[in-house]
Formats: sequence, structure tokens, C-alpha cells
Amino acid sequence: MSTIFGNRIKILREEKQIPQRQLASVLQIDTATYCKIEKGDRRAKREQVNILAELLEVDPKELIRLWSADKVYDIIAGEEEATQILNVVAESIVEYKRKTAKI
Amino acid sequence: MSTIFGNRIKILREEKQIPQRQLASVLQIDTATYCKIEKGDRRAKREQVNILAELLEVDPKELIRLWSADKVYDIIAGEEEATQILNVVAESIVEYKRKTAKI
DNA sequence: ACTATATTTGCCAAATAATGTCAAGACTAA
DNA sequence: TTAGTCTTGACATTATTTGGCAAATATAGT
Repeated sequence: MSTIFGNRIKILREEKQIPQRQLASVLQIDTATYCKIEKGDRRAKREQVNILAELLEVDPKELIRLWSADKVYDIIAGEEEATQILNVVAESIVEYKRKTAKI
Repeated sequence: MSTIFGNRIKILREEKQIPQRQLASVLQIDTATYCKIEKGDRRAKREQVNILAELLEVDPKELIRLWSADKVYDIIAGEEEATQILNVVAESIVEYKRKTAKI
């Protein structure tokens, strides 16, 4: 699994010198589970991302962005045309915005 | 759910004037299930996409691209920063390619 | 309107994937 | 070594996804 998110929170946590145990406690999960989140073996739940952002004192948007990126990356990583897939999605988003903007 | 893929195969199917029943039969699924795939209520399995490409006589890469795009779209559609998320992923892909190219 | 065919929808069961815990092992630092 | 932290694997639990059946709703053709 992709570790864009895990790597980031690990760095933030180490900068603040907080043990995994402590973050896991606030998230109400086992340290093993927290460890796996950093390692990319388990995915944090969306709400957990917000809690982590608060604990690590960073913009929750940043972490949500990285957390989402992991999910997207895992989907397309195995495909030949990964970049083109992103283009299709980007176009769909533009299309969607164009339509809703008319309202 | 997103319907980028479903809309495309529906158009291709109608162009060829094939009933859902017939494609469903080859895919060995219920017509109801096939219907849901076109409507975006169910996701086709990867292998089914290849079979559909053959039946509809299009490049399987095209369909895989759209099918993957649906999955990605569903992940980021709800997020504010959808476009930025794609950028993070795109960078990761570039990064990955850069590393592997050195080998 | 009647019939036949095609498509769609809702609900349930089965299959699959994800999330979490426990227990044990590995790594550091004192 | 000891204490604390981190990591891993096997397993249980839970959530999500997928497929079928039956019924409802189009869509044509007569």
C-alpha cells in the first residue's frame, strides 16, 4: 500500500517526539494498528485523520489530501496508463464544475 | 456512484444494438446486475471489463481507463481539494518513475 | 388494449475486503 | 539486561461489495 500519508505523519510525530502509544491512545486504537497506519498497512479512517491533524498541529486539509492521494494511488498504481487515468478524472471534475456553476 | 464507464459501454452497446441480456449472458451474470453496471450501481470486475472490450470491439485500454477513472472519481469527488489530490498523486507517479528509471 | 421483450429497482444472501486486537519478536537506549 | 518502543503475523470482527431473485416499469410491435 502507498505510504504518502504514513510517511508524513511519522515525520510530524517524530518532530514532536510523541510516541505512537500516545497517538494511538487518543485515537482509541491499538499501538499495533497505529503502527500499521504509519507503515501503510492499514488506512486511517477519515475522522482519525482530522484528530491526527489536531494532535500534530497541522492543517487537516494537508493530511486529508495526502490520505486521499494514497487511496487514489493504490487504485491506479498497477495500471499502465496511470497518468491518463488521472486526466480522465480531472476532465470529469472540470465537467462537473462547469455544470454546477450554471445553477 | 460515478458513471463514466457505464455511460460509455451503454453507448457502445446501443450502437451495436446488442441487448443487455446478451452481454450479461457472456459475462455469466444476471441481466439485473449488468444493468446496474451500466447505471453505475455496481462495478464490473476487472476481467469483465476486458471481456466487454472484446464484445464491444474497442480497445480494452480505453475501457480500463474509464473504469479506473470511476473508482478514482468516487474517492475524491466528495473532497474539497479534488484537483490538488490528483496533483499529489501525479507527483508521486513521476517520483516513482524517476526512481525506477535509474535501475 | 394486449403481448412480448427489455430494462430497472429493491431486497436479501454470499463473497470479499477492511479494520482491529492479541501475542510474540525486534530494535534502541540507558 | 531491562524498559520502552516499534513492528509483524495470525486471527476475529466488521463493513462493503457483488450477485441473484422477484417484482415493477418501460418500450415496441400487433
